Amino acid sequence: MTRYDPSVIEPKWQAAWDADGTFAVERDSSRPKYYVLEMFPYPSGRIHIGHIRNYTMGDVIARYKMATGHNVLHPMGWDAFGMPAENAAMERGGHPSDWTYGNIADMRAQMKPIGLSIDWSREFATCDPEYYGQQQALFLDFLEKGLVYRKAAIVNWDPVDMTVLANEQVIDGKGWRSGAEVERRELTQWFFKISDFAEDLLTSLDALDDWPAKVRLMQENWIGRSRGIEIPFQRTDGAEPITCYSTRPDTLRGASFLAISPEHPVSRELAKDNPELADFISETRKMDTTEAAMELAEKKGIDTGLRVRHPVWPEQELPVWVGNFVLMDYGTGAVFGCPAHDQRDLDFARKYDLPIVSAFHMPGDESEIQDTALVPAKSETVVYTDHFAGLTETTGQAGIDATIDWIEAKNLGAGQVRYRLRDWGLSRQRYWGCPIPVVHCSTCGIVPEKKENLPVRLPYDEGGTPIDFSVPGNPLDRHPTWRNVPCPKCGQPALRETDTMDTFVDSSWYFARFTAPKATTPTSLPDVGYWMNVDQYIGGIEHAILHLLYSRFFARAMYLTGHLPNDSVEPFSALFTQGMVTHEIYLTRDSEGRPVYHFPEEVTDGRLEDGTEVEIIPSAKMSKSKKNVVDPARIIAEFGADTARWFVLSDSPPDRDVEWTASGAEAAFKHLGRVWNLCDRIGAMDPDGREEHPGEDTALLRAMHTCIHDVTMGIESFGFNAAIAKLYGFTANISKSKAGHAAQREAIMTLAQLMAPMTPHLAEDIWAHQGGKGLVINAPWPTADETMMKSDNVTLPIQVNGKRRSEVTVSKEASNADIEALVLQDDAVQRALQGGAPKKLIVVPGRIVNVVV
RNA sequence: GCCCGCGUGGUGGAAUUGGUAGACACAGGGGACUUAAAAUCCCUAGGCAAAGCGCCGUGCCGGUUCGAGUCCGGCCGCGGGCACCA
Repeated sequence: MTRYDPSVIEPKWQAAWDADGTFAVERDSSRPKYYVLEMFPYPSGRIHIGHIRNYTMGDVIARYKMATGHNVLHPMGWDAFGMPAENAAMERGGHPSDWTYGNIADMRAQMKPIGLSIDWSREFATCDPEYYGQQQALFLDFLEKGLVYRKAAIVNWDPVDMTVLANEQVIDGKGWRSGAEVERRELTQWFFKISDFAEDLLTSLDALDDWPAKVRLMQENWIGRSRGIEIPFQRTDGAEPITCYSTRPDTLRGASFLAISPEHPVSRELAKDNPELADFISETRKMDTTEAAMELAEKKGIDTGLRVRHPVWPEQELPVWVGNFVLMDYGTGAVFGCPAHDQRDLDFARKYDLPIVSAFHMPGDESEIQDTALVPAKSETVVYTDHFAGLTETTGQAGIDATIDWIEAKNLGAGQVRYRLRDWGLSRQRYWGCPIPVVHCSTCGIVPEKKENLPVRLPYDEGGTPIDFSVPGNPLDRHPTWRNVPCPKCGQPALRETDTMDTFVDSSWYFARFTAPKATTPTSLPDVGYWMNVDQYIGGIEHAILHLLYSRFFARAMYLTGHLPNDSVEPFSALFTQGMVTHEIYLTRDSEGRPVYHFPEEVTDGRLEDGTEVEIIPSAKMSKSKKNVVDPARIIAEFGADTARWFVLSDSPPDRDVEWTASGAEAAFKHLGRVWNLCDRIGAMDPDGREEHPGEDTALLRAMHTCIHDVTMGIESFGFNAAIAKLYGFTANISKSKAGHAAQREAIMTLAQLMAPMTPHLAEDIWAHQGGKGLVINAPWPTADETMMKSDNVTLPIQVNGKRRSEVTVSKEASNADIEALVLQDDAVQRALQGGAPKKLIVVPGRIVNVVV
């Protein structure tokens, strides 16, 4: 008898898969393809247990699909550009490139022992010039097709460090390093025209059946299609009218003021000779650029003194205010305020003493608006206060549509479909990103770099001395030679664009690049045509909107520029969003009461080594700063990869968070040891044993076919935790079975096959030990024989008035009448009936019986 | 603030998608083996009550239904996203 020792078997089988070339795939039209992809990692330096969970899920799918006869592509790469590398260079010196590639090497080394079914020959990092050069080629093609343009946009500006800040770098309105109050500043920046695709991106969501409904809903709301009205308000001074956009034109009767954005042209014009207004506008510029901050900020405004006429009742004059809550990016940058039917407008009206006019009221309730605006649900019927559009009583959307029709007929305005979705600003004023391949020439203007000059490489040094990242700002701006280049068109001295691309660009097409990572064009059509779409994409819910929407846009743009065949327009056919791995947080307090965090391995039974008791904070997302992290390398060294894999798949459903507990990992290890011992015991059985055990054999094989069925369903539906629970049960069945050697051997080999996607090394070892042919990974997936699964009798629970009182066992062929007769004889039922007849008797065949008394 | 989720024993969770709530596992309790411990194996286990009957129970309040963890309405709490974090 040997002992389960993963440190021996895991390297052995990894070498066997390598020797077999199992995971290196090529196009093969004779087999159905399957492309499984997990969102690629950012190379932070360490593999996180969450990565293991994510990649193990993908690996289960990949290995299962291999077993079911698919040609499976399962690649891995690195989302390698981004701020942390630049921050590291700022703090510790060195170069972002060295930091990044060093991290990639470390992480790859940590990933290999997990035994993932990855085709490592396709690996790349987005910071490889071979990758970002192709991305630059894509950009130029997009530019030529008019899918990219420049416009002014607002950024967070740190006036001390003289640099643009990411939202994350703005803390309470101050720059994270300088502490200076952040300002909003306008810069000319590059944009992708994603808004042109709003309708298509919206309607195509319907076809994404294998995406979680919640993600589709989030995208739908993000795109935010609305039908409203664009309506001009005439100024009393006779100047150009101010046009408002509103999705609630049915409230027009209640309009009592106009609010325009501080960035609205009218605001800017008036500010020129209105110092008070100018002050107000510059004050609003100090606000954070995030929408959340804007929404939470106090709503403030200032009266411009301008007056406009109500479009329907021109004798009514409305004041024009500048409001800090009006977004220039959405609609026209001007809205009419209707305090009676909008809470924000009501708060604003009360604050500045503006009139409150009802446009409608609820039937039978004409009371004045008090503290809460009357905002009826779209399904509710309201009674209009004025019959201006011939409306009296109607419900939400119908009233809106009727109003739009009426306004259009009177030529007062135009119905408009608008989207909340804004164009995607891709410019970043940072070094560690993909350079935007254009040149600014004083004669020719914006000139695309020639494709033969791609990639436009990031400079590593400045004439021999390494680039200095300790100086704030973008090093590309001050680079002596990189920036000054001849114009590709006229050859005169010109300046290279120093903005780099948003890292979301890198991750918006990497899935296509994996299909031909060495191609000399962004994609190779035969490869991308064969492998795309990604059949199963797996990643965090935090990417539900931006990354997934940008990728969907890119697929469309790449199709238009000839880089994807038509059928690849949706990048991800199926999506699964997995949860996080969490851990308790342990802390003690220093003399001033500040928290001091401790790593889990420093804590035993709630105490530190010196006996100090620790405070325990409930499980939260693992983070370095809270020290609630578990190093996967340690787990693998102690228990092996199969245990780590088995554990992260156990217990919690994959789309929910899972808490890492040391005891859970040990339990997983113990179970795998039991399976190992079971295999050993069956191997030692006498194959020629003569005892008779047909009943035992049948029972074991029934359990086996049920398990095949349940595990297959579990894997197909991402119910890995449930599949594992069934495997526990089946293991117990084998262990307790008195069946003969042949049946037991069949059972354990099937168990190995069913476990292979989760614990591939142990499965291979059992397979080999029991004399299985070749590798278990190449063995076809077992199929459940439905006739073997069923027993002859079925036990039905009996409910009385919906509460379980008894049960009855009947033949599976029993008719409802037979069952009813049996049920009425049941003691518990008779007690409940007290001699009477039931009011109703419901028999759900194969399920349940309910007696209503 | 807006959009989207989630909430079940001491703990992680299961429940064939409206049909026996608590599968499976962890921690706990009891036992076997052992000189002893570790390892392993077996039994037990929602709460109250208790000689078998019974009552309560899926965050809270209400509704639909023969039947609700599951569907509907309203709350509370937690998490994700909010366009320059990846």
